[in-house]
Amino acid sequence: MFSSSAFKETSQSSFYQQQTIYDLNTLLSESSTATYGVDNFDLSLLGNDYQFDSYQQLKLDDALSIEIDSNYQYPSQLTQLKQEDLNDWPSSQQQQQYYSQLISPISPATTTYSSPSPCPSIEQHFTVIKQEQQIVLPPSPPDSNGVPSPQSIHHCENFKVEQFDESVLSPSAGENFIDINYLLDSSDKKPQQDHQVLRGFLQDTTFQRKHNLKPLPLENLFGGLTQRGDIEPVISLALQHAKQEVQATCNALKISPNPLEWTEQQVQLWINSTVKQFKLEAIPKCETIFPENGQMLAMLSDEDFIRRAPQIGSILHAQLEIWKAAYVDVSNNSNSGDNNSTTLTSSGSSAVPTMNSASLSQTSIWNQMLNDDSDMSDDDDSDVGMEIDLQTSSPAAVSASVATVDGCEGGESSASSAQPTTTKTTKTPKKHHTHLQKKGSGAQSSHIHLWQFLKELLASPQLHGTAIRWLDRSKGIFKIEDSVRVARLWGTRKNRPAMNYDKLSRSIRQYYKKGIMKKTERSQRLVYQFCHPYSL
DNA sequence: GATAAGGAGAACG
DNA sequence: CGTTCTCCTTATC
Repeated sequence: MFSSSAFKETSQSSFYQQQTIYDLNTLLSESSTATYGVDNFDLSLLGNDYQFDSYQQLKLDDALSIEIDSNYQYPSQLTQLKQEDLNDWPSSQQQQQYYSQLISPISPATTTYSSPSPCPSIEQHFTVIKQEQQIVLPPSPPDSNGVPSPQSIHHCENFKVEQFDESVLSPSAGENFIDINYLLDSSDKKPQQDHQVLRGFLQDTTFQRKHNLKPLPLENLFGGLTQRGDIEPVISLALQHAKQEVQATCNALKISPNPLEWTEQQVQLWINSTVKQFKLEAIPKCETIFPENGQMLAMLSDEDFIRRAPQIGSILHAQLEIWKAAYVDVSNNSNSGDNNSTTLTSSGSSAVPTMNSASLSQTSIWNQMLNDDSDMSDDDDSDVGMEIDLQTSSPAAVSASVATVDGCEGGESSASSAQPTTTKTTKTPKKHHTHLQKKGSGAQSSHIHLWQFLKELLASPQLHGTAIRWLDRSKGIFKIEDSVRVARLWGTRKNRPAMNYDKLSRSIRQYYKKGIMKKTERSQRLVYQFCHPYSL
């Protein structure tokens, strides 16, 4: 169950832990003998128009007369609600402001979360981006002690009880606990027409059509949710969420859904958008911190992101991973001709592992954001001062962005890499816990020699052909066409913002003595030559 | 003015 | 300690 503090942080981060979805109709109508002895069970209603959260969404009269199948064991939390808890339940009008599509047997991965999740595998695997514009928060302050509890709904202030039937209170409990057994007994006696409103909620399956969902049996979620096949539907849904958000952002920014196709300017737009979306701390001089185009950006490791932007680098990287995964999934779906594979019961596509990786990254984001609560203030001005200089990249650089992966020597990679990110993602082991990362495992090490870096650029003529190119490959002669850009790339790689061509060329000249490079026969400006072994 | 060349010392890992 | 960064002067295009 979301505590109030969790709500608040959810708002700031604009996404929340994936909630497992199932059809509450199944819960209430199915004559199952299964017993779900789950504490922390989060009872929420799924509804298209009735979007509440947790217990709060149950109108009191409905909640207390809800048909409770005795085959289901409701959480102890629900059985221990006090009368004053109920007084804090929201009115139906306010309830409808709350957004909750999902039912969760788990708590969000907040720092305040202390209870063990009944389904750890869910907690590990399910995250999803939440579109923040859809969130309307209850006016509740954070939990004082930060520990989620049934009493956390105390903080949902200004809510009034519409109706309250004192008869449902336990006749034996001195503290006015709700006696769930009493409810169970009485529910058996109550005719169904007493619950028409609730039944209307539950029988409303428009949300299923809206989200193209199919009911997922509870059995898949409790007690056995440890296998890949069990979680694929939810991952698929998460991927669908991600793709929807990606598409929305693409439309807003007018950028390609494929990060590999972004120009330098579009990278800046995307970073700016992501910073604002997640209310992150803006990156000063972002264009110098991330001067790459989309393809180069995609090649940066998590470590690279963190080094360049210690506060938000990991978040940006993980978000980029999600974009890549979403694009790969779209590609896969279009290739396979299956454009309708996002139902809950559909089998996972080949993108599932990739998305899972991205989801796990998102989990680390979540944890990081919650841990870095000092950076997650309520201050909406956090993005003030974010300035994007779109003039730092040359037009030639824009035209140089080609969506291929090219990290190998020679660089004349064909356009056969239809899904470059797939290769990339599988090549680089994804690190799920950013705080535990070791250095040196990134795809691009900053411990690189200049001559190696230059050869790296030379190996990507599609990418950097306008900045540096071979004049005579066999002799190792190359020319720097855009000294500013090459220097900027070098400075970025070495985390030397003050790097310029003057310094870079000085370093190149040091190679003369070392026999790594030599002066060309006819001295030409910006033309250098590798010595033999180094040009290979 | 931009670049090349190179000396010298500092910084860094 | 090796490599690179940084600053500098002088020369060349």
